[in-house]
Amino acid sequence: MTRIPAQERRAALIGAALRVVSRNGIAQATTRAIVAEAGMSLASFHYAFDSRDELMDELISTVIENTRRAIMPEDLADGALVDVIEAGVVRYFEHLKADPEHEQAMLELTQYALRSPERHPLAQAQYRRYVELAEQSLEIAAERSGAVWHVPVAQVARVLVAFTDGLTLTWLVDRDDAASLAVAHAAADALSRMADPR
Amino acid sequence: MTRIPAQERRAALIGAALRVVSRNGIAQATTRAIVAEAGMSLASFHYAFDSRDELMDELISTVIENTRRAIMPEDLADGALVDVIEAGVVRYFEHLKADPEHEQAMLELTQYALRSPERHPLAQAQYRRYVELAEQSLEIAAERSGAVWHVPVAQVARVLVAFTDGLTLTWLVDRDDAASLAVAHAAADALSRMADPR
DNA sequence: GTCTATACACCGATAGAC
DNA sequence: GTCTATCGGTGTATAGAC
Repeated sequence: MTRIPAQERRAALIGAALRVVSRNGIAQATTRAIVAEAGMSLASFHYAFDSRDELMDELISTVIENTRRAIMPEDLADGALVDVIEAGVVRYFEHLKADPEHEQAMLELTQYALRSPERHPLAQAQYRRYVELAEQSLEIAAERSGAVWHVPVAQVARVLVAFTDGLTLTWLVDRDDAASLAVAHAAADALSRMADPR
Repeated sequence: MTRIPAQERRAALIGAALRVVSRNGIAQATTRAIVAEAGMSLASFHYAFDSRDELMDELISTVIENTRRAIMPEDLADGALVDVIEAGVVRYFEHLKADPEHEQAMLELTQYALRSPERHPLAQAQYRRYVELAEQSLEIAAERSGAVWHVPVAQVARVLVAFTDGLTLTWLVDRDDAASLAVAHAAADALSRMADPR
């Protein structure tokens, strides 16, 4: 009925798609379910996108772009490096608990991307972004606590991303908060040993 | 044509299903693809199983049962605890590299199970089994190196499973062997600090 | 028990009226 | 540009001959 610019329509559909994936899983994210979520007709979908595949690509790319909420947030506490890192990981854990479906959607989108050679690079870009954000946080953390990394920060960041992924996956399965805090503690311990106090 | 007991047929279909999921992903694991892989007709499927859902449940359960290849294999080296653990994680990593599609299939099956309330317990059982196997390995590792855990071994094992999951997921994305070895090293470092040398 | 043939729902995508 | 109606294809599941 109302005329909506194609760009807005694309954005609305991508938002709807992410909500559907979060709520019901990627298997249920059919074009029909997505347009229903967006309150559009099926034909409008194919006016905005050539195909469902094109939307999925766009969705993954958008999701990478919007990963501003870093592995560890901006405002880090002061203190010993190990404590700063642990606080950051715990902060991420709180974020995970606040919106588990979102992180589950991220995991599903990654797995989905890994299954086709054309999309695999999208997953790699997603993880490069994760590592980049982790790297920034770790540099700030070292600065705050007056420590110096004696391992390339990029490598430390890659380990942090791996540990964070593991925390996420295992918690999504067993929802064991105490166990995940132990993971956060162990992760911070291991990471902090890659730096020397100054 | 030939008469095959229902039980054998079920086993053959489950094996075929796992191969299809490994090779092409869970989204492609349709009943048609599975019976084609097993060399059966479509009707034979529904003679052996009431529904596709029933096969998926059975597949996940079977996969749990067959997780004998522990997170860390039986024959652990002697030496300092940290080295024994790292060797074990590296051994798992070699296993991952030898058959990445299998581990990818495990991850997809877990994610799939998480999406329905009835199947979530299956995923939890899968992870309890992982933790149990990790626990056994960690007990042996401590024994070999003459160390004593000062944290409940079950908790250490849960952390090991999380770290291993993270190593798996990140490696499947970027295939960065060096980075994954760094993850293995950091993981062993953190875990070994949960024990005291005797 | 095992097959071929088919029912029926839902998928992505498009035609054509407005 | 946006809709309703529909196409062709594929999904799970079943009927009925053998």
